[in-house]
Amino acid sequence: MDDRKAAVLSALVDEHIRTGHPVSSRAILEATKLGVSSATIRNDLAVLEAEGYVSQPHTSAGRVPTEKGFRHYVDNTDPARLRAGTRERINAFFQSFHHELRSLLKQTSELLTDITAYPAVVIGPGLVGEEVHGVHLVQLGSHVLLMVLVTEAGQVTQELVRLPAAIDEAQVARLEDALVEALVGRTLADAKEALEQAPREMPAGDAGIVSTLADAALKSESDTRELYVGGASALAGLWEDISKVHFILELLERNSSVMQLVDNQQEGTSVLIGPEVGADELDLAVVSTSYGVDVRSSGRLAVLGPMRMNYRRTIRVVEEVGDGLTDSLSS
Amino acid sequence: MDDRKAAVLSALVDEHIRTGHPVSSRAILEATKLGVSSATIRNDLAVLEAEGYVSQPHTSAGRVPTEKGFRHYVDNTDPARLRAGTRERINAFFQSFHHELRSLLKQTSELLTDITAYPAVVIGPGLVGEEVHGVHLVQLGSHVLLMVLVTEAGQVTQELVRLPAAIDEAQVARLEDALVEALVGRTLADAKEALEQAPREMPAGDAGIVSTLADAALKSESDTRELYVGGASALAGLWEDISKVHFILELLERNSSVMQLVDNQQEGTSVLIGPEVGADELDLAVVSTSYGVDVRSSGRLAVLGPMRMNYRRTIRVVEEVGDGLTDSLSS
DNA sequence: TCTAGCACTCGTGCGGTTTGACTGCTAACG
DNA sequence: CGTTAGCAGTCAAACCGCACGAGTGCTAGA
Repeated sequence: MDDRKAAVLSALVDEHIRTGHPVSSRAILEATKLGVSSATIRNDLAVLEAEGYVSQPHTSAGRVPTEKGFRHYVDNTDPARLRAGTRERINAFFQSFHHELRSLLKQTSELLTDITAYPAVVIGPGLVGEEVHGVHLVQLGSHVLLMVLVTEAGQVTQELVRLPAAIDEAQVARLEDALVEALVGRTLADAKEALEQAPREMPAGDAGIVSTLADAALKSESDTRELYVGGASALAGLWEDISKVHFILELLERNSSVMQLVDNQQEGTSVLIGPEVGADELDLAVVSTSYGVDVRSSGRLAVLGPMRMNYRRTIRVVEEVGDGLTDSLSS
Repeated sequence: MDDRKAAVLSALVDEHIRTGHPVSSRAILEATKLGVSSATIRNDLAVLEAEGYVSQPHTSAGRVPTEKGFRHYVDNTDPARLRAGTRERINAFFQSFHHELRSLLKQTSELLTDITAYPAVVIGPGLVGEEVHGVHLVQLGSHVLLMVLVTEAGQVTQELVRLPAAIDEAQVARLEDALVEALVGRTLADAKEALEQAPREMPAGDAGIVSTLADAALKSESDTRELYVGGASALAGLWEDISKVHFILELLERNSSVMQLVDNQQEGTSVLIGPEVGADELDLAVVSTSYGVDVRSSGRLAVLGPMRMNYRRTIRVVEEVGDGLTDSLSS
């Protein structure tokens, strides 16, 4: 693609993002400093249209970028620089002390949505790869135990476990010792095996219970992959069409869909546009990036908006926040 | 108000709830078995209008209930009986075992929204009144402690606490003993005093830390008053006007507003209609009820919808679910 | 007190017209 | 050969006026 056409396309996308309307050749003329007339731009546009980068909603309208046009734009443009105040704000947020992972993630999603004005999603880091730091068993009733797991990084999960038979204090203590023995210092993934070995050396009555507890421990993994959604209300300002708003709200409520959308991306930042997000014809784009110290315990954060979202700024914000979160978790 | 007028009003509200449109005298004629003509009904309507129960959007339209009309309706009509399948579903939900308070409440909000087709909110029960069952301190770094509180009812909260000075294992053990001594068997409310006494009898270094921990313990109270919102997507189906949807979504995101709205109601079931919910002119109604064993640890659950929501059914569902949740928590 | 009938009101939907924002094309130009 | 000025053509959106009909209020009579 020759230089001028690239400039025309870029200006067209910028303009379309700004106004939301089809962009006329004259608008491009005024937005760029190309020393050519609108007729020349029209010729270029005709070519760009033939190549599939732009399209016309109807004969006497301006041009609108196609998905391919947006793609070219995001692949060939640099993320914006943030205003000092915005950077400041992100840093301040991560420098302040957070009392709990859960609320840190929730607040991060709110920060993202605040700064970008788009709805934001944060996926919890999970804890398969985390080393277990402590295990506690608390007896709540004759048949009910509470198991609390604390990981090296300070994440805490709890599981209620209902037992088939009554249990006494001594047995609880014994079980706790067995769990500590099997889990502490190991990752949850390794622990699974360790727990399968353990029962051999203990009274028959305990064996069944330990395996129940093991299952519960693994189940708790999935709990920390929770989803934190911020700024759903922003949706209503972004799409006029109420049925679109409805659809996307539903999407956000189904954890599984979002997981699939955001979680299956490669490490680092990715931008999905239109059809790429799965649901066809949905005027939706997703900017996401990964955070976390290493692959073992990392999650993703994402922002979603209409195809005409402000990519340059959004990408930068998402990356900046992702870095902040990573630092905050590894300190 | 005479019998026939009451019947006319009731039929009008039913019909309006069903269709969403202004209701004509003829529609009322057909919906009721009153042996009178539409002209008579028109006369009654004129009176009801003068008394402020109904109003006309414009001269040649039918009547629409006013807020006062709805009020009279909900105050004078019995909640619907639920279909056996629906009752079944609620019971089944609460009979199945739930692993964690948090997810129980989240799922309850989803159950409510599923059955009513309106967005639902559940406010966590708090734990001021709960007796503390166990306290655990876990050292995560030289300056960071994790405190885990377990209540009698099996609720678990955790708080990260950053200390001004480094701390060693022996000290952690000592502190844990002090906390166990001060808290176990007491309610959090009582514990506050106990913790203020405690420092006197311990090394100077520990005293400051204990008071830091005490603050953290009380802070965790507010965490369990968390909000669980289900079915926000249903909003988009209920109001045509996108700006209304926007407004209500924002309302749901601000915990404080909803708390204020729902939490300050008297014990038992309450219905707020239109202006009563605070934000004027907002075509909004809220049906809420309290759940929980006693005042000590009780929360509320609520459903919100347009003023023309199906009150009879919704009230019954909300109460039924509230009872289920109460049972589930007290077992 | 109720009812039948009729005149009146007013929102809604529909066809036709105008407007103006764009484009594509053509012919001329460097 | 790329660029440009000018002009004809197209089409959505806004506007207008009109007819329709749903629904009321009122009046006169049972």
